[in-house]
Amino acid sequence: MAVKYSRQRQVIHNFLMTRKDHPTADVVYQNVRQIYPHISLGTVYRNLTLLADRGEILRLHVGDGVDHFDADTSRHCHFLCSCCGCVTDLSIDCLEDMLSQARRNFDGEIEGLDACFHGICADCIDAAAKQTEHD
Amino acid sequence: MAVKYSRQRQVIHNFLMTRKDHPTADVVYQNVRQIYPHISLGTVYRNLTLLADRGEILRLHVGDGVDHFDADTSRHCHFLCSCCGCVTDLSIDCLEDMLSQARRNFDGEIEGLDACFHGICADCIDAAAKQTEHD
DNA sequence: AATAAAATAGGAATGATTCCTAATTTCTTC
DNA sequence: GAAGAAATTAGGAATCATTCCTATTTTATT
Repeated sequence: MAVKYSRQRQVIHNFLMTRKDHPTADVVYQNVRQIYPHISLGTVYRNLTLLADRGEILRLHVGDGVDHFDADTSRHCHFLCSCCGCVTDLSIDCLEDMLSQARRNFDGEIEGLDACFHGICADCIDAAAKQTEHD
Repeated sequence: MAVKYSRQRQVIHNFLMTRKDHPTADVVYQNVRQIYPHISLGTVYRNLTLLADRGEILRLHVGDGVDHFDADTSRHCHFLCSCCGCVTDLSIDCLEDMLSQARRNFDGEIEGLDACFHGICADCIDAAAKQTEHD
């Protein structure tokens, strides 16, 4: 099935490129709707899936039950805050080492790695410290 | 809320310990039902969640849209076959290095890492080779 | 044995995502 | 630049994993 241009897909991709917080499909929908009021949630999902299948964006599974999307397709890790739920980038030098080590240890073909750290983000730690001050 | 013993929870945990393939809640349910016919799917979910919250098992998010469960709580990685959907263990030496590197690079508290490789498992590669032979 | 707290079965509810269809848009060809 | 084929859309229905609800049953304590 050949891919044809669509204005909606363009707007979705453009929006995603402006964001570094790895929004969910629904967040993309709510934002794109400001520019393109008649767009439907189904269209957002279909295009995010299409872009991800073509490798133009990443679909992230960070373990919070909702898929997140990332316009940066370079190999990198993510971090999920178990307190506020934010998702951020996290760069690691030894990612390629990890892949080559996995390839040595594993009897099959390894294409990639989804790595998501979890813990508490700096903002939530600060907020907790401020809260304690007031007790 | 204090935890009280339940036969159902025991059976669920025991079953999970016999398996190395990281079954889903539904697979646990189908199997435990053979031993314990009146158990409900809700009970299976509730107990898997309770055991995971208490750190007695792991809830894995491998990115196939369904949660998997693992009785082995030691730090290790997983592999998801994009062909057959199987989930297997994959051991990596540099996992702890990766965590300490992440801690150095990141301004927050890192508790852990969910790392899931993806690609094609050995069985699927063999099956594809056999298929090609017959063409 | 009596009581309180926790757990269960079974089914309803939720919520993210995909699927469906008639109408519209894109793209190619004359 | 009109006609036709193929892809896309809006909008809503359907799906499916998971959680929630409630009356009843188990567990554990005194």
